[in-house]
Amino acid sequence: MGDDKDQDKEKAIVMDTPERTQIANPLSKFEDSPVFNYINSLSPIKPVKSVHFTQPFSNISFASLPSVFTSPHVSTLKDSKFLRRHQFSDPSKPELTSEGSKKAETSEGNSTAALNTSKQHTDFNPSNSITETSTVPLNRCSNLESRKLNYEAVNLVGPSASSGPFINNRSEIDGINQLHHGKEVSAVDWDSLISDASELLNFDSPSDTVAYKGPGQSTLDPTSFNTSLMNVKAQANSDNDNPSENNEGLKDTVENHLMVADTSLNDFEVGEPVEDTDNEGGSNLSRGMRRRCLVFEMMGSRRKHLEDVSNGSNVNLSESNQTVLPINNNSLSLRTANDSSKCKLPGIGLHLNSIASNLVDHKVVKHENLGSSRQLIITPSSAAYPSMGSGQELITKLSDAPSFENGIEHVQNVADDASKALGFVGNDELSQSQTSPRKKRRRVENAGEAEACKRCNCKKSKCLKLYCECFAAGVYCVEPCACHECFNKPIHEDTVLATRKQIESRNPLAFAPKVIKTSDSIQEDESSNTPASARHKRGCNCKKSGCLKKYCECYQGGVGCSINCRCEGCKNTFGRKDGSQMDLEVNECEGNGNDGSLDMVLYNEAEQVSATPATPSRFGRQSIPLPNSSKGKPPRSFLTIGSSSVPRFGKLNHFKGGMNKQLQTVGENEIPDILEENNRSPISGVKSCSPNSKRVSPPHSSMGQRSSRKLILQSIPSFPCLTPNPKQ
DNA sequence: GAGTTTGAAACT
DNA sequence: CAGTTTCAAACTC
Repeated sequence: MGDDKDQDKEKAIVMDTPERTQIANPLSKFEDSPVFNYINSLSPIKPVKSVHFTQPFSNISFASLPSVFTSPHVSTLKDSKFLRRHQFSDPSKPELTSEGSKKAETSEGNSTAALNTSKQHTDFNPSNSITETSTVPLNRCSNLESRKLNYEAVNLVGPSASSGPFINNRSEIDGINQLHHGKEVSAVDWDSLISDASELLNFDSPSDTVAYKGPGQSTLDPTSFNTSLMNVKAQANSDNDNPSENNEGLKDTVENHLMVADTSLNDFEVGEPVEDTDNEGGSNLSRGMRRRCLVFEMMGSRRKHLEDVSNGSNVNLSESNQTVLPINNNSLSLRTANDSSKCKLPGIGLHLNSIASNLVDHKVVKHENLGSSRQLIITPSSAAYPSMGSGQELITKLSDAPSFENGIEHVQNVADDASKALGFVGNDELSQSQTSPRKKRRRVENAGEAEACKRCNCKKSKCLKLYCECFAAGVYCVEPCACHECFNKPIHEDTVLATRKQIESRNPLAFAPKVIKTSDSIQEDESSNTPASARHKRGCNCKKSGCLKKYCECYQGGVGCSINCRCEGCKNTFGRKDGSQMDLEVNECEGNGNDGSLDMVLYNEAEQVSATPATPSRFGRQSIPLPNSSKGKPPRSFLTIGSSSVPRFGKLNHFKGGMNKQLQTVGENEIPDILEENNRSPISGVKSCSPNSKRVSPPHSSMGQRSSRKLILQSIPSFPCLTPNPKQ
């Protein structure tokens, strides 16, 4: 028996963790011993000598990994690729050339992998945190905070550490890599495997990536991230050479990883050299966001991405879109992680918040001037809004400017514009100073976006009811608001939160985006400019407006009516309940359309359920002449759109080029946490996928086709992103 | 800007 | 769940 134990020990030593490598040396001493030989003979596993150790090991690890982590992993790998950029940025690493970048990736992975044990811990942590956030339905705040904390931590590490530890690790890794070219090869294979797997899953598809919904995202992200880490680990294992790395090293690497992701993300997002703002902005954002947005708004972050993406796509900002795209596709995992970390909270968010977060993503300006203390988030538009560039500057300047309102409006306008891709209004508006709330409002609306800055005129509700647009949007009232006895201010945060909670208890979806994007929205938009893709969550109940006025929430949101609507005499130009309307819209609207109905239902459910955070997007489209444009206030949806869009990034990316027309009308709010959870549900998955499905499936104009596509979606299981766009 | 209309939100 | 009231936005003049 004792022998057995010893043998086991020996085996354990051999098999084990990286730490074992250190032990390896001692083992080598015994290798020649008869006992050792005996043990070896007994054990299926062959003792590896220090030198060989790595590769065989790596092989093994690789073999095991794929099955489990493939899907996520793919994203990860890609993400890692994105990391390259970061690497390049590192001056310290001259070694990393373009080729080096690849190595760097692996190296990163290795470094991280090296600390498998520690990694696992770390790996799980992110996922856990995320999961928790996503899971926790009601505790948005807590979630946000937690996320923020995480994020901040990451940031902290990132910036400072990014260059430092990361590079160091890399250099080590690189060295290792060089030593083990064979490994690289294996790594490549691994990639291919992963890619294949991803393809199977549809993860990779460029377009697809995004389909992912918020909820899914949250989960996915973590998962993917984990996977990536795992992969890295695998590589690391192969590379075991670096036993030297310890847990700390892993952590660093992990952090670096995250950081890199962030950076890469930022870079991508920003299209332009964002400069410092990104980093600082990111952290600030989270903070600012928090304040500005009622705590509950966690959604913002994701939305931001989505919005950015959506906006970008819609806007014409192909680049911006691209920036986003990468995120979707590859960076998904990382990004999500980042996002979540950054600010992104799952938030469901307040529209404004979400928008701000999305847009800004990086710049949040606090305007304390405002009594409200609302922080304006200025998006660096850059990424998302090319045209915005000037706008941004203006905005920034504005922030300093005495009149906060103007600044806000501009910002909002900018955002709207960007999102809408409509004309760039910001500047003009800047010059304009609005006095009366209504005027302001109109202006804003005209600008295309009021969403960013909602203004209310409440007199009796104290801005603590859904009657109040600001409150409903999850935003604090600001000066421009003409409300009386307003409690929707940071000062009354407790009250606001309590009220919000109360309302949510009554209706968990109360703050969820009203307009949800249908699965197909994007494609439809692209193809036809239809608003159809998005739908109103609950549907309208119009009796006299014929759904042709903004009284109609559907119309206001730029979406067609759906079967959920109880409207009478619906003439919604975006799509009728009957579905008769525009073909485009028909898709979604088709109240009648069996298929359409299905979609709607599914969509609604998903949204409701998941509402938020992840929600992919609900893109609404502005494509059609939104009523908003004319009048102004674009439906909240716009804002929402941005935010919600996140999941869709992938799509957006795809769309970028062509999407200008389309604006995302997507859900305003992010979906509440609850929704997120729901998102996880197959349905949600479907939603997210829908975009993909579009791509996958051939375009269908006819109902039947739709139906088929929809069916497909349903059939698509839970993987949120995996499913191909139904619409296509 | 005042007044009306409208439909969502809230209440019963 | 349905009916009613309240509310504030949307709209009209």
